[in-house]
Amino acid sequence: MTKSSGRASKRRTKINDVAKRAGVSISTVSRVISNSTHPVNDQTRERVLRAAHELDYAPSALAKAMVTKKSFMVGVIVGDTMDPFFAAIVRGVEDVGREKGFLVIVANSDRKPDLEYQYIKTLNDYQADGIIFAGGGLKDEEYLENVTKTLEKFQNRDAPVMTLGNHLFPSYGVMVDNEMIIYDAAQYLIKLGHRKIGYITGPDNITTSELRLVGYSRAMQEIGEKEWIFAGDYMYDGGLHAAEEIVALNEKPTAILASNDRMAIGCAVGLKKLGVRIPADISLISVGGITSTEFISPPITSIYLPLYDLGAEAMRKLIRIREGKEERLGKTILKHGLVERASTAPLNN
Amino acid sequence: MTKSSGRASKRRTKINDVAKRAGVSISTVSRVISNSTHPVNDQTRERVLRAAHELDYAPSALAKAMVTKKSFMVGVIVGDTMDPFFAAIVRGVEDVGREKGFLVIVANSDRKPDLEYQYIKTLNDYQADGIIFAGGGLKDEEYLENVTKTLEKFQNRDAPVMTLGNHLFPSYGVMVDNEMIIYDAAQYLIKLGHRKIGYITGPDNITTSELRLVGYSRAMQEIGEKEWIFAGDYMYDGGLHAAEEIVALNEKPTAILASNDRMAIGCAVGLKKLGVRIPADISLISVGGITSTEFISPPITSIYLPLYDLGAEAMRKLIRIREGKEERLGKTILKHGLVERASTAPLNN
DNA sequence: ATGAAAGCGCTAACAT
DNA sequence: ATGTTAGCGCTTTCAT
Repeated sequence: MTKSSGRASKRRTKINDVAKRAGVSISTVSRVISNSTHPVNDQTRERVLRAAHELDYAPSALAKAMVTKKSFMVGVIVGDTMDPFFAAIVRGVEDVGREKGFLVIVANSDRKPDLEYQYIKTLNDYQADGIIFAGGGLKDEEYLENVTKTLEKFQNRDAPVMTLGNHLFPSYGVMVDNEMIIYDAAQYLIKLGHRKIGYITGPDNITTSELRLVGYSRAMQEIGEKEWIFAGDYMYDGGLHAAEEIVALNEKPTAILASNDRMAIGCAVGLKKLGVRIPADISLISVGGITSTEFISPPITSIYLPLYDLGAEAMRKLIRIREGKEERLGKTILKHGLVERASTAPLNN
Repeated sequence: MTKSSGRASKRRTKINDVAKRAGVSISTVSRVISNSTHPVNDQTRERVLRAAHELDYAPSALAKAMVTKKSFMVGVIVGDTMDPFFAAIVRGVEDVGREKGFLVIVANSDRKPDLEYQYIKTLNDYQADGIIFAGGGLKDEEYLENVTKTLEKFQNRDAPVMTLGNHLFPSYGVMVDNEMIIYDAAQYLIKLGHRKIGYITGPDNITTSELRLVGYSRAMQEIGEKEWIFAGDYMYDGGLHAAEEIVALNEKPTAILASNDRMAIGCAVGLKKLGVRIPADISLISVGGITSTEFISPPITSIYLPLYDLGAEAMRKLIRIREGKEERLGKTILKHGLVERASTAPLNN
């Protein structure tokens, strides 16, 4: 076997080296390096610190994790980091993670059950101190069975399972009120005088889509108006297709409610391309909170979701739970808001 | 000491449990589980596999990493995951990482030297199998000294240090030709008849900014035109401010070259707000490859950078090097391209 | 206040 | 083909 590369040679400094140099036992070194509460003479402490510094000692986090059973790693499962929606969440997780000394591992699942399951297992193998599921829950049965089983191992290790959406396995949650979000968006359009409101759904394999649809249905029922549904996928193309469908209609909705930002953008681009003026001909409102809705023209009116905070709060809660400071399997609900921009206008006819 | 949470109790299945159940030694279990080349009787293998399955055995990646000295974790240092520029890179890294069995740890540095240094140390503590620096290099002196020292430990562990920009410490690289990128963008404008071309720079603590500026300077020199520089920061606001500066000028450039997408977007929004028509009054070209330049109106002409591929290729190369299949400390250069959209037009006067 | 020694869960020689 | 054993680098009783 050819050695992979010859240049490497210097041995990593380990606790024993420091101990020797400081003329103490490794236990003492361990105590001062890891800030143990165990008493250590100030002089000794000094000597150890100096030796450690001179040898440029960096304790192995792996060895430490192994014995303490705390890896200080957490995994966050997202659909796609390139989706600004998830990017904001990940950033929130990462910021508080770093502050508290946690490493965050990003797992892109593309919403595929088996990929996601694979990742969950791997994170368990690494004894991740917790796992955060961003986005809505998958409904695939086999997935649920497998995942639920693996997540029990997390529980057994006191590694909290956090969800930011409604998942179908036991978990702690930090979330927004998915039904109200859409309901509020619809209400906003209704207050502007719209009644013929189209709705672009999310993909139907995700729990969030269901809940959001309920919000829309409720709003429509209240005004006694029929539902006007366009099947979406939370992607740019879904919005684009909806736009094409809409334009092909004889009787058109006067307002469109897209259940996420990406589809709203796709829809806006599609409508404009097909000669529909926003909001003169059709009003458009989205749900999300990613910045690009702001730069497009017209800037899109949105229900703002606190994405960054969702991630940050999930991470904080995870840590609290892991430290035994919070026992309830409760769901924390974060508030959403409305950002009025130029894509919506009162109905005028 | 109060136990943090009482519910947990089930012990994790370990290799020894499987060995007992299968009636073999732990070495044999190890051999079949880790797919060792060491011969194992098919019958025995079967028994082990069955036992492992029955006990739902999941080997500790931590223990394995410790003894093999391969953690199968890599860190990727980015300015900000929320920046689509970095998001694309991270996705590239992650996709090939997953395929090859690597976990990727995302570190947001916000381009701050001490944050970045902190992360590098931590990644070393975890014995990351490699580290990828996305984005341009920092020039801070103290940072460089510290980082260079820590990165030597990566070398000593045969953990490749990869950079996607021009960094000031030894590393393997996958990058674009920063000078040519800008030069090509300028050439495009020049071919459209523009001569009075403004340039929005990147922040001056980053190596990439320098290189890009050289590309601009060279293009201007070739046509004997004076440089017209607006100080930027690679952020939306930088572009916005540049727009304000430009509008306040008596004699205005006829075209603007923004050294990244975000600033181009900021600039476009700013110019439009101040009544400047793009491209009728001023042409605008950007450098990057993030999708939002496509949705804004007018869609922005850009030099396209292969961001995803930069990440993917860096990860591939990292693995190759780690396996000893590639020794050269060479830089791989990936090609850029031009995407013509609606923000540029021939000069007409 | 310090040290010795027993693990944490695994792999990799080295026997047999 | 299988088993024994010595680590990997640390923390943590349990002595002293």
